[in-house]
Amino acid sequence: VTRVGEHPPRVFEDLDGVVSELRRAGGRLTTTRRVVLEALFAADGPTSAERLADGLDGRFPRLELSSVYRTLEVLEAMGIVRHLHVAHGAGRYALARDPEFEHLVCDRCERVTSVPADRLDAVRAELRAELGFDARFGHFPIHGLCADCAALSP
Amino acid sequence: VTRVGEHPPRVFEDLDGVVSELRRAGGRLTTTRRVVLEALFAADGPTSAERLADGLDGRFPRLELSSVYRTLEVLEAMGIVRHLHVAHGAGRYALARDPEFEHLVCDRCERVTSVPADRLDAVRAELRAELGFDARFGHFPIHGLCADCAALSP
DNA sequence: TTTTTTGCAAAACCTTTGCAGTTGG
DNA sequence: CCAACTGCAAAGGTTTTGCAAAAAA
Repeated sequence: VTRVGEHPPRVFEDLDGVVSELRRAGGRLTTTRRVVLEALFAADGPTSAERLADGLDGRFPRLELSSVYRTLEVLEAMGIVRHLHVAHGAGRYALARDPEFEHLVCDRCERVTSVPADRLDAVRAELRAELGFDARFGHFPIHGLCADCAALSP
Repeated sequence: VTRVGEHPPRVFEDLDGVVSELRRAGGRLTTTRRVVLEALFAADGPTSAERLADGLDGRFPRLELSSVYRTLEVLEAMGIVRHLHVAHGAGRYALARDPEFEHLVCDRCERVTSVPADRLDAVRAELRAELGFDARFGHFPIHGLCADCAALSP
């Protein structure tokens, strides 16, 4: 079981940085791994394994889904990738970046908004003060109505 | 697709209230439905369909899992039941109660803490002020470290 | 009786795993 | 070369669905 927070994310600016870390850990750079990483760098937000296997809708070569999952597992164990849950369906994978980003998921329009983690500091402080709870929004992000949908709806 | 917030929860004090609402909507009170409801009233927190089908570990008669899921679907559509996601595994079902409760999930000890919804009002206000986001914690609850685990760990 | 609901089996969906064969270093 | 990795097929866990039989009203 992968426990949240067990793999402190590191910072990798580009593919080269990731590749050297992969090699340092005794891993090999295969086609699957290279394409998964390129797709993650090219993606516009957290992305499902299936969409990665489809090469981000054809922009990259198609990959075997089970190999994508294995690649993501390896990269997640190295702190290069993380995944989060934006709805009932498949998990979404993203690079662990610096500054860290957290996500807000709109339950109405399904948009996923990224915000630098420190913009939620006051929210975390409030939870800590009110309930002693140390909230982590990285893995199960905050859901609700985005600013646009909140403006429209009660 | 069941969209969050689509089924505004109502208040049902006891089994009788639920049963009359069920009848009012043209539904029938079957053994499966009665036992699911009794188990939900007896449960100590959000409970998986499988645990309900096991009669809360034997305290109630065993039920057919698919019928439990169908029952929960019906009750959720009526606003009597809701479900939330406390981890990677199965969803957890609970009665929609008054006052409404929200949940805090500890990623370390896995404890699920209920709090009256208004204790998170300041948190919602902070999110609204900082990001214009109208957070709903009912379906994807807040995860992190509970007060006890936060005290132990960095 | 009539319509709803169940039980069972099967499928769907997402993810993991076993294993023989391929490949990177 | 040989340990690491992939492809494929199969299985695992959760939830949904089809359909004939059962039961509620």
